[in-house]
Formats: sequence, structure tokens, C-alpha cells
Amino acid sequence: MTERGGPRRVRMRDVAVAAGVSASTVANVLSRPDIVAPETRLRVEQAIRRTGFVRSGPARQLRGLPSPIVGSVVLDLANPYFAALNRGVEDRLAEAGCLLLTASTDLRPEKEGQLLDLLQEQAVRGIVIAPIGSDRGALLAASRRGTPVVLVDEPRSGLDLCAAAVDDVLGGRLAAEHLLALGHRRIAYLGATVESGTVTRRRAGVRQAVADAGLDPDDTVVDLRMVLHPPALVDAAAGAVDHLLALRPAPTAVLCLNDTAALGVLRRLHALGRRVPEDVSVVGYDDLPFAALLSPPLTTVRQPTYALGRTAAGLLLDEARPDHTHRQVLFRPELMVRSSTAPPPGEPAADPPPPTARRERR
Amino acid sequence: MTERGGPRRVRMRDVAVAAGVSASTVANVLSRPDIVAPETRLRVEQAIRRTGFVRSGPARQLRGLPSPIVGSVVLDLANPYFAALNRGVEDRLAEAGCLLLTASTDLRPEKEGQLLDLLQEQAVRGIVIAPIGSDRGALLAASRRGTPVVLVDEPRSGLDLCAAAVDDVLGGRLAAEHLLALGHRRIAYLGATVESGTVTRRRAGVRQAVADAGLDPDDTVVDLRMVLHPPALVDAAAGAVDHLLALRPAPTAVLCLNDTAALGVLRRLHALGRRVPEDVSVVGYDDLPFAALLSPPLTTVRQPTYALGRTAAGLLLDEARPDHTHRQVLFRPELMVRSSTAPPPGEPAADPPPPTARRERR
DNA sequence: ATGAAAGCGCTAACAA
DNA sequence: TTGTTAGCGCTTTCAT
Repeated sequence: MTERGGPRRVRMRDVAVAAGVSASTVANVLSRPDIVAPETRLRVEQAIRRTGFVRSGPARQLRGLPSPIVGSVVLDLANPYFAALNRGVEDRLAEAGCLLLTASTDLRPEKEGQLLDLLQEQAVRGIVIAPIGSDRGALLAASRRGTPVVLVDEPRSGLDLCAAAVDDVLGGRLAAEHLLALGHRRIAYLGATVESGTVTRRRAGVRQAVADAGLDPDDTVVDLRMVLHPPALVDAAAGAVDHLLALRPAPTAVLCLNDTAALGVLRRLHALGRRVPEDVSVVGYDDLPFAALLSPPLTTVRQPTYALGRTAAGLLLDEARPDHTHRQVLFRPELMVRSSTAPPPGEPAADPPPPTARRERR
Repeated sequence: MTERGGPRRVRMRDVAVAAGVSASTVANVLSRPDIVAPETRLRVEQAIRRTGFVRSGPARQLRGLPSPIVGSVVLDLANPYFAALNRGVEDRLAEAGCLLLTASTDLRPEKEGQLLDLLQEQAVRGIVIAPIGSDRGALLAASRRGTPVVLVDEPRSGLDLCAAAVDDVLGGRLAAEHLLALGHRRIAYLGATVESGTVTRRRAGVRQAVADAGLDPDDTVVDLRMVLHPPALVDAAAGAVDHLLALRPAPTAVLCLNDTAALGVLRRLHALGRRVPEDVSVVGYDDLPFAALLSPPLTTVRQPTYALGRTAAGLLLDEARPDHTHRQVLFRPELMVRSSTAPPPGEPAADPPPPTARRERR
């Protein structure tokens, strides 16, 4: 139908011939138009358009020019949290003319390792990664070999890398302090058997808050761990509710690893006829757009997701500068108190929320 | 601290020297290990590990090997619909050892054009695109020049390209038929001033259904169009509610362009003290995970989002086969009837929903 | 202002 | 079984 024999890619040479000049002149028109005679330039530009020439990125990279591609490795791009984070990264990079190549690890360290190799093979400009494996060695090695690596959602912990993270321990503390102030003394923390560092650190924050309140974390905090992956997170969370309700003494509140899990928890509690927050209090994490509109509106911890992504990208771009030094940017999470939390059953009126909390304006 | 003068990338030559062989032997160890003497192979493999060698993708591409990178161009990756779609694309590609490079157009045709150029410049293996501009010429040109292009969320319409799409007209029809059967005779369609083809086609489906019911679409369907971009979608949708309520005669139902917009509509209606569905019925689109958990649970149109992404990726991978012929895969949307829709105020009991609808199991 | 030439790191055909 | 060689398409001196 169209030309036979596979559409040969148009090269600079072809344009040169079409314009009656040499290849280097074509190159000059593209890279330093000012040093080409206006009339020649015009001829070349027309030839470029006429032939549909697109220059070859791979060839340019081979010549030593930097790739415009940055890699992003997240836990799961279908998770709205990472989607928003990634959008922040993408936007900041776009301002620098860069593109973002994203892949999900599904919390599997071996997949993370493969992706890291693949990205280095592509000679990307750098990598933004929310790591799951504990193998920081591979990250350090990549960085040392010339592929800058920026941690996101994970603190620097003394590593020779840049990092953009949220204070997860604080996030856990804020949520726990809120529940403790309401009078809860038996709190479930819904995590997973395989979970990211963020989730683990928040649990530590919860336990800290409990200890600071003079209570024993081992008595007060109940560890609930979902087995993920075959079931979708929201369903696994729903399933966890049955375990929760079977516990004795029964927890009066659940802290969920994120809003999506809270969604599943609410669904199952509704289905079982338990009232939220009268019978059980539920707290989410992330403050996704839908959190404020669930029934009841979800108390949750807000993270500056998009800004986090932008910041990580900014740190990565900065690595190209000669005077760059690795650094960490740490954001603060914020408790959003809504209607899914209340004093436990049989408790008098609540204390006021702690000063760090923000009660939502209408 | 580490080596001085920038960490020079390790090349095949370096490995060859370290192993005391030639570069081609190293290449052979990597590409056809079986033709290398076991003992030599071992020496080379050790040298590879010792030196931290990573082969150069750009150089391989220049030699004519295909890039493992596929480009994905969506309207907005922060939109959970596209995030899920993209995850489908990513997973299918991963099975073929490919990586996905995603960028958002924000519904801006000029950004779409730039991205297309950038991706072709990178000599990606192919492009999956949810197009916004009407400039199919650029897509066709890219395809003809050797970068396969697969349309997603957009029908083929006779173009010489593959496409994976959902029947949007049908989706609009289903939603409208449901409302008509409930007795609604004045229905608002909440779209945008700049909207994707999907949204436009659904409106057409709505009008068709109305016409088929013997009513005049111009009287029955009210066009509500949000100005997007400065305000986030959910806020813009909330704002549109005020316009909606000012209309005379007032619509008794709103069809929203997606679930996120429906979120905003519900929020504002609640804030204004209107009851859903008693005063106004609301219908979303996409059936995102939170839709079933809003108050009230949202009637919406489900799309096979993840499958759509997988299919698109599959079509793209198929383009590499010599006997490939372009084709379209069309999915059917499905109406999910929940509690945000009911007969209009002052209407007797509802007719049963049309046979295409699915009433959710508890 | 333009062109000739070298070479980036790799692969594949061919020679040894 | 291993090594030699000739480019892939481009950028960049360095002539002209």
C-alpha cells in the first residue's frame, strides 16, 4: 500500500543531499543555527520538513550528549499516591525538557533490581526511586557509576544520595496521639506482611506516641498484617476487618496503611453493620481526593504528594551541576480530622484534638 | 572522596582487557554464551562483575537493535483512570521485557505534538496514545516512519492504526437510558470546554438515547461545560453545581464526565443541603474503587480500564510481527446501578432498570 | 560559511 | 573458539 521494504529512517545525510549541503551543515542548522547563512539555513529547514527527518537520540547519546530520559521506580503506579507523586516528578522534569520513564516494582526486590539494571543500560539521566529492597548497595553503585539516584519516600539515613521524604514517624505519631486523646486504649495498626519503609516507620511512630503517653505499646497497639498481591489492597483490607473484630480485647480504632485500605475497612464494617465512628474509629493515610467524601468523611494524614515528586525531580536535576552536594528534603505530614474518629464506645466526650491537628473548614 | 575526574563509564573494551580477551568475545558472552568456551566465559563473567560493566543501550540501538522503551501519552497520569490504564500497559510490556515511558498532555494539543516528536527522537519501540488533538496526521506519519502507534480510548475511525477503545457512545446511552427509565426528563451532562473524545462521544450517546425515547435532545439534555486547569477537576465540578441549580427548568439528574467530577458534584450538593438521590440524581463514569463507597454509593459506568491498557500494549507488541495487520479492539462499558440515582422528585416508583444494567450484589 | 574526518560503544560478518 | 573489521547516525574539531 505504502512504500515497499520497510520505511527506512531518514538520516541527516538524506537531508543533506536533499538540501545540496553536507551533513555537518545540517547538524549546524539544528544545533547552532546562527552560524549558518540565512539562505542555506532556509534550504535545510525546508529539506528537514520535506523529508520528515527526526534526529536520532541514541546516536546523539553515543556522542556523549545526556539523555533526556529520567527513570522513576515506584511501588505501584496504579496506587493514586504514586500516580500523583509521579505527576509531580514528570512536571518538574518537563520544565527541563526531560521525559519520565516509570515502572512499578510491586514491592518485589528482585523486580527492583532488574529495573535498576535496565535503566542504567538505557543510560538514563538519573533515577528517582521509592525503594523496597534493603539493598542500598545497588543504588549507591549506580550513583557512583554516573547514574544519579534520588530516594523518594525514604530517608537518606546517611547514604551518599539525595532524598525527598515525608516524616513518616511523625505521621504515625500524629494519628496515634489523636486516637489516644479521644480515649482509645486499644488500637489496631493495619499494615502488611510485605510493606514499604513508610508503613513500617509509621508503625514505629504510633508505638512512640503510645509509649510517650505512658502506655505499653505491646498491649495497646495490635499488629494486623495483610497478605497482599493476589487480593487487591481494598479487598485484603476488607478481609482484615474480620480478624480485627475477632480480637480480644477488641481494638476500638484502626489505623490503616493508606486511604485505599481504609476504603476496604469502611466497606466491610458497613456490611457487617458496625457504625463508624460510634463502634470503631478508622484513620487513613495520604488524604487522597476521595477521603473527604466517604461516609463518614475519613480522618487521615495528609502528605504533600505532588510537591514531594517535584522536589525529588529538582534534586535529581541539580545533580548535573558541578557544585552539587547530596542532601535531603523532609516534609511534614498533617493530620486531617474528619468524622471517622470519635471516642471509643462508652467513653465520655472527647478531649480537644492535639494542637498539631487541623480540623477541616466546612 | 571517590575517584577523581568523574566516574568514566566502563566499556566492553575495559572488560575485554580485564579478562584478557577481545571485545567481541565479551559481546559473545553476553549475546550467545553457548558459543564461548566455558572457561573463557567464566573469566569474562567475572571481569564483568568485577568492573561493574553495564552495556550501552544507545550503542546497541545505533547498531539497529530495537529499543526496549515504549512511549505512553495520556491526558493526565494523576487521573486514576489513566494510572490504572497505564499500569495495564506497563504489565503487558514487562512480560516482553519492555519499559514504559509515560507523559501527560494535560489536554494540550501542542504538548502532545512535542511529546510525539521527543518520543520519535528517542527511537522508541512504539507509542500508545490517548490523543487529544485532532491532528491524526502526526500519528499516521510517525507510524509510517517506523514508530508504531496504537490509539487507546479512541476509535480507529478508518485510520491505518491499531486501536483499543471502549464504546463510549454506548456508555452514554446506558447512563441516559437508566435515567430516562427512572422518569427523568431534564438531564444535565457535565463536560468541559476542552474535553477528550471519550467525553464528547458519551454526550452523543446520551442524546441518542433521548432521541430514541421520542424526546428532543435539545430540550432534554442540558450541556454544562467546566473550564478546567486552573481549578482542579473536583473543584471545578463543585463549582458547576451552582450553575446547574440555577437552570430553569432545573435538571433532575447530572451525568458527570467521570467519577472524580461526580465527587465534586456530590460534595457541593451536600454542602448546599440537597439530597442525593431524592432531590438530584448523580451518575459518574469509570467506576473507580472509591465510587461504591461514597455517600451515597455512586451509580456509574464501569470501564475495563486495566484490560484496555493490556490490550493496547499487546497490539503494539504485535506490530513487530511480519504478518501484523492493524485492527481495533472495542470493549463494552457496563452500567453499575447504585444509590445515587432515583426517580425525580414527585415521581412515582421507578420502572425496572433496562436489561443492560447490573444491580450490584450486596 | 561550509565541508571532511574522526570516533562515541556496540554487533555481526568474516577471517584466522 | 576467538579476533579483526566495518559501520550504525551523529557531533565536533579543524581545515578550507
